[in-house]
Amino acid sequence: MEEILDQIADVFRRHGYEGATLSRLSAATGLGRASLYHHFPDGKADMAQAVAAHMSQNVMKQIFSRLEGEGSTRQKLEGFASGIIEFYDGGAKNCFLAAMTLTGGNTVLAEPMQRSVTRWIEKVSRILLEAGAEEKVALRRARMTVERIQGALIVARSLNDPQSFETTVRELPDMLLQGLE
Amino acid sequence: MEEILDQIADVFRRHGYEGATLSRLSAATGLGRASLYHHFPDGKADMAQAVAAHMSQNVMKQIFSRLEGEGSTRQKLEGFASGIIEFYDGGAKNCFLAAMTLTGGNTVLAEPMQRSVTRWIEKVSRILLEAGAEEKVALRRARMTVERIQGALIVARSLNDPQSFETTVRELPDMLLQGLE
DNA sequence: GTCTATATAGGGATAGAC
DNA sequence: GTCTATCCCTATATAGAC
Repeated sequence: MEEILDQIADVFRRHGYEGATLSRLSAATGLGRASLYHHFPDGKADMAQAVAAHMSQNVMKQIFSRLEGEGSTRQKLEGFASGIIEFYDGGAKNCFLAAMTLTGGNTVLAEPMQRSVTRWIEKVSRILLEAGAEEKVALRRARMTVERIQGALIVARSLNDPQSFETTVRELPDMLLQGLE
Repeated sequence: MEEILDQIADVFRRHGYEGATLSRLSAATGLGRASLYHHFPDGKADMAQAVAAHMSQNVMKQIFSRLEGEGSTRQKLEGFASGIIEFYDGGAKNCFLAAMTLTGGNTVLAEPMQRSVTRWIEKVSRILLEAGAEEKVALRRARMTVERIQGALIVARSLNDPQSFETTVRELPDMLLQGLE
């Protein structure tokens, strides 16, 4: 089931909501169209929601977990950056929620999207507060972090240069810690 | 024809390439499906290309033009920010090319997209060079500008808060001129 | 230059056998 | 839990009248 969700997620990320046809989803999972309806009775909308929940868990495990535990703030942020690069496969994979924004899955996914962005900003700003940043600064830098990650994915795809995504993400710890250590 | 292209562009920006059905395009323009084929013999792919060229001109007129002529670098950059906010309707409208990236118009639009991003980076870095920035700094800040604009559009849409887009764009001149005046 | 009508393919979704 | 077969709808695209 984990594997099916990953395969479905890939299709959504590559083609957007409208472009994720049952044929493509069927091909990606190796399941017949009808079998997909066994797992997801409400069809595509169902799959999109399941994938959103699945991705949210993965982000927690692979990215946010790096901000907790031992180590200096800088070490945590560098782990955070590594987690992001892994998660987006070095810039080769799109953000699922960003892909949904631009293709009409909006209605069903509006809440998950909002909560996801809010959580990113909270997590990043919290660690900056702990490092001694003022609240305004922490919030501004956290928002900037999310913007740059999303933007860097688009730029990397436009330039057909995934490396530029990695470059941007590796810059984040320095930007976030400016004047704090 | 200008008007038709604007109407078509809106559909692509709202629904992405796959979501821009001929029915929607027909409704948006007031033209019958068949009439659209009169103007764009190759159908959707044709429209997407025409819109890309049209948008490129608009960006030139409404945004990049602000970086030329009289005034201090700061004044130019503030005009630039205003142009961006107008162009994206205060964060309410998506970027056409970003919408295409995530929905399969890729093949046809790969080159326009690449040229567009490259031009943004060139234009912004050039004005920083003129203001005395080192080349590395200018390029990094220019890339960051494009990333933040793209990212801010996604964040604004996710949070259902167009205002946050405007806030980010208004921050750009300060960020770009840091240490240069 | 716009329309009606239509051809053909593929979309999402369900029934029922195994 | 997966399949084949099928339904209905919408999509893209074209022909030809006006």
